[in-house]
Amino acid sequence: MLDIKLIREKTDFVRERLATRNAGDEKKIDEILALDEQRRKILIEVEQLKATRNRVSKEIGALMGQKKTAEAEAKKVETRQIGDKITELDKQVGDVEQKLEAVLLQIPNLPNEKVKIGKTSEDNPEVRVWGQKAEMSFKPKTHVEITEKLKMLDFARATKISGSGFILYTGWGARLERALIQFLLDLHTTEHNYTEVSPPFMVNRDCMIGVGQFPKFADQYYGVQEGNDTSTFGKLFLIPTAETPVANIHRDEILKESQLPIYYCAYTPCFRGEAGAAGVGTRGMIRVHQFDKVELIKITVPEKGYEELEKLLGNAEKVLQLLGLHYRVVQLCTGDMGFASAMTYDIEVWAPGQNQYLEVSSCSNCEDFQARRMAMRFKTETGEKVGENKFPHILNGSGTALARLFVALVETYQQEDGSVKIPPALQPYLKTDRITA
RNA sequence: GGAAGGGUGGCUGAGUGGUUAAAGGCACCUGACUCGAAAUCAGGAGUAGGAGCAAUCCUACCGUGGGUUCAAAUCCCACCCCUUCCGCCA
Repeated sequence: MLDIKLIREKTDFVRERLATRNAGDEKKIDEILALDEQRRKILIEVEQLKATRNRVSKEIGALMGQKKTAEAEAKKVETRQIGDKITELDKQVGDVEQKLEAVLLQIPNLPNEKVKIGKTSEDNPEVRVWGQKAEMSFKPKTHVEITEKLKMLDFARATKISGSGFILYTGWGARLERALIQFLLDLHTTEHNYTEVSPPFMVNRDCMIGVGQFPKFADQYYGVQEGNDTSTFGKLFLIPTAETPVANIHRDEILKESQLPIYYCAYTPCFRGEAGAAGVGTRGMIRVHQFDKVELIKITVPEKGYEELEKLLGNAEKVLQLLGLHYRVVQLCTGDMGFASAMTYDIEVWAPGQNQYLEVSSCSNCEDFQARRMAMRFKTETGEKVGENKFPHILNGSGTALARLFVALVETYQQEDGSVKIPPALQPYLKTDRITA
């Protein structure tokens, strides 16, 4: 959520920044300003009336104490109509506030001024490249071919169980998935100083709103229902990412500045409707309705937000470096960034069988956009204004998504004989150096 | 699902219609005392919104939403959550 005061005071700046997203949101600013003005106008009137009523009520109380009943009754009559007016104006304020909030929740975050202005992923600048495409003396197979031969995945039966877009890991496939999760969590907790959490996989509406998934993208997620009780539908949602529960851990709290920065990492499955998305329904595990991911979340003072983003990105890159997987880092241009983000880096890993890069991580600084939505603040203990409540920066990054990492790993380390070598960093977890039929 | 009890500030805990933003205690901040600290004493300190250049003032907030009243933490209704016991259950 954008700061209404910022919209009020730096209207042109906000309009200009929103326009860089190329989504037309800047057109809603006039409506916001109009509602805001209307709200304040009514507020002034109703608050004056309330002040009067409070004053008179106290006078009545005093008169009653002195047994001056007649005078008290006269004042009662006088204030009775004020009450009716207050009720009416209160309702008006409520209506206007509701409208204002509804529009504000639909407005995306302002891209940071350092982010390149562009329209699509074509415009994303490449930040760096690590390693190189694996050289193979044979034509690389896709992960579908490799894993079916090694009985690591069973696509047909996954479909039987849940339909297309779901994965059934079997044997070494299941063990590899588990090994990767363990490897990632160990890396981030022991080497990168994150606190591991294991959150609920279903969250309420407030969490979805807090991180920016609701209300605008409500059609993208799975809602659940308790048994046959249809009235419970829409109270809980399957998490699309661990970011949803974990970023909301301190929702509605005022943290101490000395508690920051907070680093959390979490493994969870992620559930996505992927309604209308290309690639769902095709074989393989590039785009699916459920995948595993280890997520990194940081809460930090605003001054450190971008420094922490670079470190977070480095933590995610470390995963691919340790696994010896070639990747590149791109920064998303203004037109390609997610709703809540002010700056995003994507990490794309090379998958030889696909002959393309796959996005395995997206690292974003949402600045105070999410903190504002979830009323997460911290009290300053240093600086010019001690004791002031400020919104922290909230960052998130995949460290990393598992399904595509699995694809890249299997396709990169495939051997001509159909087996898959396991990189040294993962061997202690999988307890083998090679998967064979 | 059934029964009982309960949700008040950072924590604890009073308050059952009228100077109550809300006693007391703990924790916290500032000052005094001290070489320093502890103890003691004095004072301060909630969150959000609005008006104002500012000092400051006003409004709302005692789980949430309604209602009664001139006036609600306090009375009434609905809902949510927590605790304990019973039932069911991984």
